[in-house]
Order: sequence, then structure tokens, then C-alpha cells
Amino acid sequence: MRKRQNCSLLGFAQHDHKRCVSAGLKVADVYCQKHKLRLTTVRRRTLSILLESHTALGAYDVLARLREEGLGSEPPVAYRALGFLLENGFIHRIERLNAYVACSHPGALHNPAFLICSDCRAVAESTVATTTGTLNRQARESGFQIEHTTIEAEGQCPSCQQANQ
Amino acid sequence: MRKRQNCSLLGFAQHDHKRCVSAGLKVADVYCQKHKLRLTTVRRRTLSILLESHTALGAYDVLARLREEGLGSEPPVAYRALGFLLENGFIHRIERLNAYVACSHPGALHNPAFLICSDCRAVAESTVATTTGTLNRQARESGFQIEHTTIEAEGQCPSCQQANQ
DNA sequence: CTTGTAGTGATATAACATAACATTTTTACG
DNA sequence: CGTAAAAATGTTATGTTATATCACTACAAG
Repeated sequence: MRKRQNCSLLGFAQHDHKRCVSAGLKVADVYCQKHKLRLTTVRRRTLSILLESHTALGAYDVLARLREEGLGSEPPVAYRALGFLLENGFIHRIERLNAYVACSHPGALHNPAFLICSDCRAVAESTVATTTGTLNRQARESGFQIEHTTIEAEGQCPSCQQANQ
Repeated sequence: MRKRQNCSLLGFAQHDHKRCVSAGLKVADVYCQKHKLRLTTVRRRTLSILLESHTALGAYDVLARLREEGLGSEPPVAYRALGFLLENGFIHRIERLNAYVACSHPGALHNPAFLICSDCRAVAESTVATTTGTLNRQARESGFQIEHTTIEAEGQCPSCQQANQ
């Protein structure tokens, strides 16, 4: 089996996770330099906290870690950093969990779909999120202008299925 | 133009809304009787509050109305009623808004998709919510067991588009 | 009529999020 | 450089959404 598994193909498979973290940070560094954005200490650390976890983390989980490191202790600190990272596509928000995950396909702007484990909060991201023809047709017919689509499938990941048997 | 517009075809079109309310309540009455469920005063009124509004209402909005009518004044009252109605498919939860809407196609169990106006919170429901082949394939391949899928498209409804020009 | 279950009342608190304003850091530019 | 404008952060307070827990009531089934 190959060792250098590619994060962008990652589902719930085992993989070399340190690579995800370093690759994700690098992409962000480059992107920010290119676009004259400031990936400050708090923002960069917030991203790395999410990258280190393949599960969705709540804003207050992130905040707790930032606090431990003296990088700000009040909610707005975490929410601002999360906001910046969201805006620039480095992380995504999981609506069903009110939580946040690092993007698995950083760099490209995309409208992702997610598989979310209701037990362990692990999240797999699919870049290809197109809605059904039916919904788009209904929107067109009724004159509704779609701006953003949320697609989140909740269920059990392979390990939790095993654990629950 | 026909007067007796069918609620199940409703998008953002004008329609005879009183019919939605009475029809929705009737379906719930019959369903509960058939399944030996108790559509109590609080539950029935909660449903009618949502039926009366074509926009999504927060739990605390619902609670405020219940309170006015002396039907319970504390959060758990509203959340329990909403929970019952959700379980039995009479209403749906809009994740992006942390809010609730009456089902537009009551009776049939279904996995709906929504068009949500970010301005006025109006919601149109589509019964047909199938995810993309890609997401399902990824789930199958990785051994993820999908239990529920959320599909919510956010944007502007026709009236808000006009209003914002 | 009594007993178990479902439903409700009530209090408290958890979890998630933002408004508002003061202060510091960075950048741009004369 | 120096300084003004802009961006980011610090801090306090509060708003919003949701649930745990325990006491009490209604009601249907035996």
C-alpha cells in the first residue's frame, strides 16, 4: 500500500495526517501571500487546529485551544479567525453541527458536500456538490436566485459502524 | 386564474394560504389518530403557528406566541412540541437558519430540499431531494452509511429581488 | 382504581454567536 | 523616518439557540 496518500482523495481512510496539516498550511501561506491577505498568528493557528482534527470542532473547542496557548481567550477572537478562514475557503462550516472543519481541497474555490458521522463528528468532503436537477428547475421556474447550496449527509462512518455492532 | 391552488405545488407563488393551514392541521389530525399519537393542544397550536407562516420561525418565535396564549412560557415547551412535530414529519428544521417550517407536503415521509430566502426567510420545499451521484458513490466506496441528507439552497426569492433593486 | 407511560411545568444552565468600543499593529504614503 | 488610515486584536457585555433535570399531572390499559 502506498504511503503518500493524497489528502484530496481522502474519505474515511487511514492516511498520513501530518501531511494534511503541513500541506494545508502551506497552501494557505501561499494563497495569502499571493492575495495580500494577512495570515496572522491567531488565524494560522486556528487553521492548524482544524487541520489537525479530521472531526468538526465547535468554535468554543477552537477557542479553548487558543486560550491554552495565550492566543486570545474571548469568543470574538475565535469567531473572527474562523470568519477569515471561511471567507477565503480554507475551512467550511458544518451547519448540522454548528461546527467547523478544515477544507480537504484547499486552493480551489468550491461548493462542497459533506459526509458527517453523527457519532464521532468525522467529516469527509466531496468537492462536487451539485444539487438535483429538480431543485434547480424549481428555482428557475419560481424565479428564485440560488446563491449558495448546503449539502450535508449525516450517518455513520465505517469505524463507528463497527464500534456500534 | 384558479383559486384553489394546490399547496403541494407551491413555490413562492401567491396562493390561498388559509387552505394550507386547515389542510395541514387536518392531515396531522388524521395521521395522529391513525398512529395513536397525541396531537395535544400545545403541539397542535405549534403546528398551526408554523403553518400560518410561510417563513421559517425560530423556536423562540414560536415560544413567544405560545406564551401569549398561555400555552407554556419556557423553552422546553416549544422544543418538545417542535421535536414531536419533527419526528412525525409535520415540520422540518432549516439548519442554516436554526429555524423551523411547516411541511408543505404533509403525510408522506420524505427527505426534502429547500429554497431559502436569506432576506425574508421564506421557504419553499421540494419533495424530491436526491443527492448527487458523486456523493452517494463516495459514501458507498468509503463504507459510509448515509442516514439523512440535508439540502438547502440559500438565495433571494422573487419579491426580495425586486425589493432590492 | 392503580400503575406505568407520556406529557407538561419550571428552574437552571449549556452551547453557539455577535454588538460595541477601546487599543494595538500594520501599511501606505508624504 | 513619521504619521494618518486601515486592519487586526482585546475586552466587556449580551443576544440567541438548545438541553439537562427533577417535580408534577393526565391518561390509557389492565
